Amino acid sequence: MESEEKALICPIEVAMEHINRKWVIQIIRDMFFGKKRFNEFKEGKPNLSNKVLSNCLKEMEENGLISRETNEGIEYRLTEKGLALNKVLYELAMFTLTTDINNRYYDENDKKELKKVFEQTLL
Amino acid sequence: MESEEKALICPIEVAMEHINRKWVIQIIRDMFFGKKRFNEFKEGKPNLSNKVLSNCLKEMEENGLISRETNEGIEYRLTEKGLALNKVLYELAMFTLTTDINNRYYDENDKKELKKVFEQTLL
DNA sequence: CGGGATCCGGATGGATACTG
DNA sequence: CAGTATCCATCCGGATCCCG
Repeated sequence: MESEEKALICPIEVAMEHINRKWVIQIIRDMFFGKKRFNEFKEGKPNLSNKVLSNCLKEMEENGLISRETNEGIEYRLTEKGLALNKVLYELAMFTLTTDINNRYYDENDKKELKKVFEQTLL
Repeated sequence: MESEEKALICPIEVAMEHINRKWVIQIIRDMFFGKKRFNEFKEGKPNLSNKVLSNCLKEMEENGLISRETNEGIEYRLTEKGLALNKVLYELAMFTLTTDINNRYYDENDKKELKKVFEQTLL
Protein backbone atom coordinates (compact mmCIF):
# COMPACT_ATOMS: atom_id res chain seq x y z
CA MET A 1 0.00 0.00 0.00
CA GLU A 2 1.38 3.34 -1.02
CA SER A 3 1.61 6.08 1.55
CA GLU A 4 -0.72 8.92 0.73
CA GLU A 5 1.07 12.13 -0.18
CA LYS A 6 -0.30 15.04 1.76
CA ALA A 7 0.40 18.21 -0.18
CA LEU A 8 1.15 20.63 2.62
CA ILE A 9 1.63 24.29 1.95
CA CYS A 10 5.16 25.30 2.77
CA PRO A 11 5.13 27.39 5.96
CA ILE A 12 7.93 29.52 4.59
CA GLU A 13 5.73 30.54 1.69
CA VAL A 14 2.85 31.28 3.99
CA ALA A 15 5.06 33.55 6.04
CA MET A 16 6.39 35.29 2.97
CA GLU A 17 2.89 36.07 1.79
CA HIS A 18 2.57 38.18 4.92
CA ILE A 19 5.70 40.22 4.48
CA ASN A 20 6.49 40.12 0.80
CA ARG A 21 4.81 43.41 -0.06
CA LYS A 22 6.91 46.50 -0.17
CA TRP A 23 7.02 48.56 3.04
CA VAL A 24 5.44 45.88 5.23
CA ILE A 25 8.64 44.90 6.98
CA GLN A 26 9.69 48.48 7.48
CA ILE A 27 6.37 49.34 9.03
CA ILE A 28 6.55 46.34 11.33
CA ARG A 29 10.04 47.39 12.36
CA ASP A 30 8.83 50.93 13.01
CA MET A 31 6.13 49.55 15.26
CA PHE A 32 8.66 47.54 17.26
CA PHE A 33 10.45 50.83 17.74
CA GLY A 34 7.31 52.46 19.07
CA LYS A 35 5.64 54.10 16.12
CA LYS A 36 1.87 53.89 16.03
CA ARG A 37 0.41 56.53 13.76
CA PHE A 38 -0.13 56.93 10.05
CA ASN A 39 2.11 59.92 9.69
CA GLU A 40 4.84 58.42 11.84
CA PHE A 41 5.18 55.55 9.39
CA LYS A 42 5.79 57.99 6.57
CA GLU A 43 8.76 59.58 8.28
CA GLY A 44 11.95 58.78 6.46
CA LYS A 45 10.12 57.14 3.56
CA PRO A 46 9.76 59.87 0.93
CA ASN A 47 8.51 57.39 -1.66
CA LEU A 48 5.71 56.06 0.46
CA SER A 49 2.48 57.68 -0.67
CA ASN A 50 -0.73 57.91 1.29
CA LYS A 51 -2.49 55.44 -0.91
CA VAL A 52 0.21 52.83 -0.70
CA LEU A 53 0.55 53.18 3.05
CA SER A 54 -3.19 53.01 3.47
CA ASN A 55 -3.46 49.84 1.39
CA CYS A 56 -0.52 48.36 3.15
CA LEU A 57 -1.96 48.92 6.61
CA LYS A 58 -5.27 47.50 5.47
CA GLU A 59 -3.67 44.34 4.20
CA MET A 60 -1.60 43.95 7.32
CA GLU A 61 -4.76 44.23 9.35
CA GLU A 62 -6.50 41.62 7.21
CA ASN A 63 -3.53 39.33 7.68
CA GLY A 64 -3.83 39.75 11.41
CA LEU A 65 -0.46 41.38 11.94
CA ILE A 66 -1.73 44.67 13.30
CA SER A 67 -4.85 46.13 14.84
CA ARG A 68 -6.40 49.50 14.26
CA GLU A 69 -7.69 51.34 17.29
CA THR A 70 -9.18 54.72 17.99
CA ASN A 71 -7.42 56.54 20.78
CA GLU A 72 -7.09 60.30 20.40
CA GLY A 73 -6.93 59.56 16.71
CA ILE A 74 -6.06 56.29 15.07
CA GLU A 75 -3.41 54.03 16.51
CA TYR A 76 -1.96 50.90 15.02
CA ARG A 77 -0.40 48.24 17.16
CA LEU A 78 1.11 44.84 16.64
CA THR A 79 -1.08 41.87 17.43
CA GLU A 80 0.29 38.71 18.99
CA LYS A 81 0.82 37.43 15.49
CA GLY A 82 2.64 40.58 14.44
CA LEU A 83 4.82 40.44 17.52
CA ALA A 84 5.75 36.88 16.59
CA LEU A 85 7.69 38.34 13.68
CA ASN A 86 10.33 39.61 16.07
CA LYS A 87 12.66 36.70 15.46
CA VAL A 88 12.30 36.98 11.70
CA LEU A 89 13.26 40.64 11.85
CA TYR A 90 16.12 39.83 14.17
CA GLU A 91 17.52 37.20 11.85
CA LEU A 92 17.13 39.50 8.86
CA ALA A 93 19.22 42.10 10.64
CA MET A 94 21.80 39.55 11.74
CA PHE A 95 22.02 38.20 8.22
CA THR A 96 23.09 41.58 6.93
CA LEU A 97 25.42 42.30 9.79
CA THR A 98 27.20 38.96 9.64
CA THR A 99 27.51 38.76 5.86
CA ASP A 100 28.82 42.30 5.48
CA ILE A 101 32.33 40.95 5.80
CA ASN A 102 33.96 43.68 3.75
CA ASN A 103 32.33 46.43 5.79
CA ARG A 104 30.53 47.65 2.73
CA TYR A 105 27.61 48.91 4.76
CA TYR A 106 28.90 49.21 8.31
CA ASP A 107 32.16 49.43 10.18
CA GLU A 108 32.78 47.14 13.11
CA ASN A 109 31.59 49.67 15.62
CA ASP A 110 28.29 50.21 13.87
CA LYS A 111 27.75 46.48 13.75
CA LYS A 112 28.21 46.17 17.47
CA GLU A 113 25.86 49.02 18.13
CA LEU A 114 23.21 47.74 15.77
CA LYS A 115 23.33 44.24 17.21
CA LYS A 116 22.73 45.61 20.66
CA VAL A 117 19.84 47.76 19.50
CA PHE A 118 18.07 44.94 17.67
CA GLU A 119 18.66 42.49 20.49
CA GLN A 120 17.13 44.82 22.98
CA THR A 121 14.23 45.80 20.77
CA LEU A 122 13.34 42.47 19.25
CA LEU A 123 14.33 39.75 21.71
CA MET B 1 28.34 70.22 20.79
CA GLU B 2 25.67 68.23 19.01
CA SER B 3 26.35 64.57 18.28
CA GLU B 4 26.57 63.94 14.57
CA GLU B 5 23.74 61.80 13.23
CA LYS B 6 25.08 58.98 11.13
CA ALA B 7 22.36 57.88 8.75
CA LEU B 8 22.88 54.14 8.68
CA ILE B 9 20.97 51.96 6.29
CA CYS B 10 18.70 49.63 8.20
CA PRO B 11 20.12 46.09 8.00
CA ILE B 12 16.61 44.68 7.86
CA GLU B 13 15.97 46.62 4.67
CA VAL B 14 19.24 45.48 3.19
CA ALA B 15 18.31 41.88 3.87
CA MET B 16 14.84 42.35 2.42
CA GLU B 17 16.27 43.69 -0.80
CA HIS B 18 17.85 40.29 -1.25
CA ILE B 19 14.76 38.22 -0.73
CA ASN B 20 11.63 40.23 -1.38
CA ARG B 21 11.42 39.33 -5.04
CA LYS B 22 8.94 36.65 -5.84
CA TRP B 23 10.34 33.08 -5.98
CA VAL B 24 13.69 33.94 -4.37
CA ILE B 25 12.87 32.44 -1.02
CA GLN B 26 11.33 29.35 -2.53
CA ILE B 27 14.39 28.77 -4.66
CA ILE B 28 16.67 29.21 -1.68
CA ARG B 29 14.58 26.73 0.24
CA ASP B 30 14.75 24.28 -2.66
CA MET B 31 18.51 24.56 -2.62
CA PHE B 32 18.66 23.81 1.08
CA PHE B 33 16.68 20.70 0.24
CA GLY B 34 19.24 19.68 -2.36
CA LYS B 35 17.98 21.04 -5.65
CA LYS B 36 20.62 22.44 -7.97
CA ARG B 37 19.33 22.57 -11.52
CA PHE B 38 17.21 24.95 -13.51
CA ASN B 39 14.50 22.46 -14.20
CA GLU B 40 14.43 21.21 -10.64
CA PHE B 41 13.53 24.68 -9.44
CA LYS B 42 10.54 24.70 -11.74
CA GLU B 43 9.04 21.56 -10.23
CA GLY B 44 5.89 22.35 -8.33
CA LYS B 45 5.82 25.95 -9.55
CA PRO B 46 3.53 25.94 -12.58
CA ASN B 47 3.51 29.72 -12.74
CA LEU B 48 7.24 30.13 -12.83
CA SER B 49 8.28 30.80 -16.40
CA ASN B 50 11.72 30.35 -17.88
CA LYS B 51 12.32 34.02 -18.18
CA VAL B 52 11.34 34.81 -14.64
CA LEU B 53 13.41 31.96 -13.25
CA SER B 54 16.35 32.96 -15.36
CA ASN B 55 16.18 36.56 -14.22
CA CYS B 56 15.72 35.47 -10.67
CA LEU B 57 18.78 33.25 -10.66
CA LYS B 58 20.79 36.00 -12.27
CA GLU B 59 19.83 38.50 -9.61
CA MET B 60 20.52 36.04 -6.86
CA GLU B 61 23.96 35.49 -8.31
CA GLU B 62 24.60 39.23 -8.51
CA ASN B 63 23.56 39.54 -4.90
CA GLY B 64 26.04 36.86 -3.96
CA LEU B 65 23.52 34.36 -2.67
CA ILE B 66 24.26 31.62 -5.18
CA SER B 67 26.97 30.59 -7.58
CA ARG B 68 26.61 29.17 -11.04
CA GLU B 69 28.89 26.31 -11.95
CA THR B 70 29.31 24.04 -14.91
CA ASN B 71 29.33 20.39 -13.98
CA GLU B 72 27.68 18.02 -16.43
CA GLY B 73 25.39 20.91 -17.20
CA ILE B 74 24.74 23.94 -15.06
CA GLU B 75 24.55 23.68 -11.31
CA TYR B 76 23.57 26.34 -8.83
CA ARG B 77 24.68 26.22 -5.25
CA LEU B 78 24.37 28.40 -2.21
CA THR B 79 27.33 30.57 -1.33
CA GLU B 80 28.37 31.25 2.24
CA LYS B 81 26.14 34.27 2.12
CA GLY B 82 23.22 32.26 0.80
CA LEU B 83 23.74 29.63 3.46
CA ALA B 84 23.58 32.37 6.07
CA LEU B 85 19.89 32.73 5.25
CA ASN B 86 19.19 29.44 7.01
CA LYS B 87 18.08 31.11 10.22
CA VAL B 88 15.82 33.53 8.39
CA LEU B 89 14.11 30.64 6.62
CA TYR B 90 13.86 28.76 9.87
CA GLU B 91 12.19 31.66 11.65
CA LEU B 92 9.84 32.21 8.75
CA ALA B 93 8.70 28.62 9.03
CA MET B 94 8.40 28.81 12.80
CA PHE B 95 6.41 32.00 12.51
CA THR B 96 3.77 30.24 10.47
CA LEU B 97 3.75 27.11 12.57
CA THR B 98 3.47 28.92 15.87
CA THR B 99 0.88 31.47 14.80
CA ASP B 100 -1.40 28.94 13.13
CA ILE B 101 -3.23 28.54 16.41
CA ASN B 102 -6.53 27.56 14.85
CA ASN B 103 -4.94 24.85 12.74
CA ARG B 104 -6.02 26.62 9.62
CA TYR B 105 -3.06 25.31 7.67
CA TYR B 106 -1.79 22.34 9.65
CA ASP B 107 -2.94 19.93 12.30
CA GLU B 108 -0.77 19.35 15.33
CA ASN B 109 0.88 16.32 13.82
CA ASP B 110 1.90 18.15 10.67
CA LYS B 111 3.36 20.93 12.75
CA LYS B 112 5.54 18.51 14.67
CA GLU B 113 6.73 16.87 11.49
CA LEU B 114 7.45 20.14 9.76
CA LYS B 115 9.38 21.52 12.71
CA LYS B 116 11.60 18.47 12.70
CA VAL B 117 12.21 18.70 8.97
CA PHE B 118 13.15 22.36 9.04
CA GLU B 119 15.32 21.96 12.12
CA GLN B 120 17.28 19.19 10.51
CA THR B 121 17.54 20.92 7.17
CA LEU B 122 18.23 24.46 8.24
CA LEU B 123 19.99 24.33 11.60
C1' DC C 1 18.97 20.73 -20.69
C1' DG C 2 19.24 25.73 -19.76
C1' DG C 3 17.97 29.11 -21.13
C1' DG C 4 16.93 33.87 -24.66
C1' DA C 5 13.42 36.90 -27.25
C1' DT C 6 9.00 38.80 -27.50
C1' DC C 7 4.73 40.27 -26.21
C1' DC C 8 1.09 41.13 -23.11
C1' DG C 9 -1.81 42.29 -18.98
C1' DG C 10 -2.53 43.17 -14.36
C1' DA C 11 -0.90 44.47 -10.12
C1' DT C 12 1.69 47.79 -7.65
C1' DG C 13 3.72 51.83 -6.65
C1' DG C 14 4.04 56.85 -6.66
C1' DA C 15 2.61 61.97 -7.26
C1' DT C 16 -0.72 65.17 -6.49
C1' DA C 17 -4.82 67.13 -4.93
C1' DC C 18 -8.54 67.00 -1.92
C1' DT C 19 -11.54 65.91 2.44
C1' DG C 20 -14.05 64.99 7.12
C1' DC D 1 -4.51 63.81 11.47
C1' DA D 2 -5.81 59.97 8.60
C1' DG D 3 -6.91 59.02 5.07
C1' DT D 4 -9.72 59.13 -0.50
C1' DA D 5 -9.77 59.93 -5.23
C1' DT D 6 -7.49 60.10 -9.57
C1' DC D 7 -4.17 59.45 -12.74
C1' DC D 8 -0.03 57.65 -14.48
C1' DA D 9 4.15 54.87 -15.00
C1' DT D 10 6.41 50.74 -14.70
C1' DC D 11 7.62 46.75 -13.25
C1' DC D 12 6.98 42.23 -13.16
C1' DG D 13 5.14 37.95 -13.88
C1' DG D 14 3.50 34.76 -17.14
C1' DA D 15 2.68 32.55 -21.82
C1' DT D 16 4.64 31.18 -25.91
C1' DC D 17 8.02 30.22 -29.12
C1' DC D 18 12.68 29.52 -30.21
C1' DC D 19 17.66 28.10 -29.87
C1' DG D 20 22.52 25.85 -29.22
